[in-house]
Amino acid sequence: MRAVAVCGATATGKSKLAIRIAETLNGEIVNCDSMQIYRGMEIGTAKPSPADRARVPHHMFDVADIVDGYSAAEYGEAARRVIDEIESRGHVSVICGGTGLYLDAVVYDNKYSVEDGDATIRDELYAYAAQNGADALHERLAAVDKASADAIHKNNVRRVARALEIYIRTGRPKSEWDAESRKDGIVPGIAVLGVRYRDRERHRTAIRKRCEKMIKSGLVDEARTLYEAGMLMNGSAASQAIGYKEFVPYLRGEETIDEAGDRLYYDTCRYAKRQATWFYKKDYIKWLYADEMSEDEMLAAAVEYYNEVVKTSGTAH
RNA sequence: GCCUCUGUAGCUCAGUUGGUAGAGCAGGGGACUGAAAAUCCCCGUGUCGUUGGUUCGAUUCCGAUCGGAGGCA
Repeated sequence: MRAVAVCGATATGKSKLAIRIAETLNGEIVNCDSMQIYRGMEIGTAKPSPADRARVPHHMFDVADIVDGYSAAEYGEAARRVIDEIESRGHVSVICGGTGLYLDAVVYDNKYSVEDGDATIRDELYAYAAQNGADALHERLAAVDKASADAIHKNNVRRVARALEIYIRTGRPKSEWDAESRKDGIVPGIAVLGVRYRDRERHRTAIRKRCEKMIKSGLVDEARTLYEAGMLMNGSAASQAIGYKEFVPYLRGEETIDEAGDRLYYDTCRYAKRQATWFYKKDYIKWLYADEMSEDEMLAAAVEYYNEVVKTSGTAH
């Protein structure tokens, strides 16, 4: 594989950097954001503008319908296919986005990702938990996969059910699959860069600006459209996305626009923290600091790192 | 000017029939392999407005005082 990835928390300037990297390396952008995958969520997910898309080719945006949903495994497969195509053109993939799980789906060779998810099994497991309690479901997992049961908190029904589903589907515990998927490290030839702020307050300021900009750009109208289509309370991707659900009380007339805007800001800050926690411990990331480096410096560092990775991985042409 | 209510965690508020206090939100930390912008776990000392009094002991009762809200003039 020949690719560079730009990850990190929201509002760190990933997208801007990724486009410049693509321009200098003859690259094409591959989205790695779980919400920009969907059609119909534009402003709230900060999708690249038509002007940005005109600068370099963009892939993996608008590939799914909100009501259909999407998964990390589907993403991993589709993204790898796109990356292969880009490579066959002699171009470099510039993967960009803040969804850590999706990045892992590309960067690692996840062994059981090829298994189809089974909605029937999953529904049965949720029903079981609803009837007998989360503890009972957790005990079922412990009986077949002690390692996973120990690693997953019993209240996290979603995870417990998924681990059980894997065992039921494949006859092998998730913990074994996991170990196998990661034992070789990340695939060679991919330079993963992370953008972050050293100063938390400056990151917050950037988040605040991002929120204000979205609202000015018509986020509330977009939220209203989704709300009126019933998309914000049906459990769909849109009802999970930050940037829409925050406006539901406002759209119902129960809150002022300022209160909704504040919650958008708070939710975004907390999301950024979760992303940070995920990415910071990854050992495959080379970090760039948005508050200590200029855009030109970050670009230069990124290109240098990419060249280094290509050389040492033996994937140069 | 008089009367009533109110002053407790960054915010909104509980509470202690007198033994120095707790929720939600905000905030902090963490987990994460097919919903991931999701899901889940852990973290609460704050002159209980100030000042006197009663009491072994007051944030809790009483007085005064300062701030806020409302009512009557």
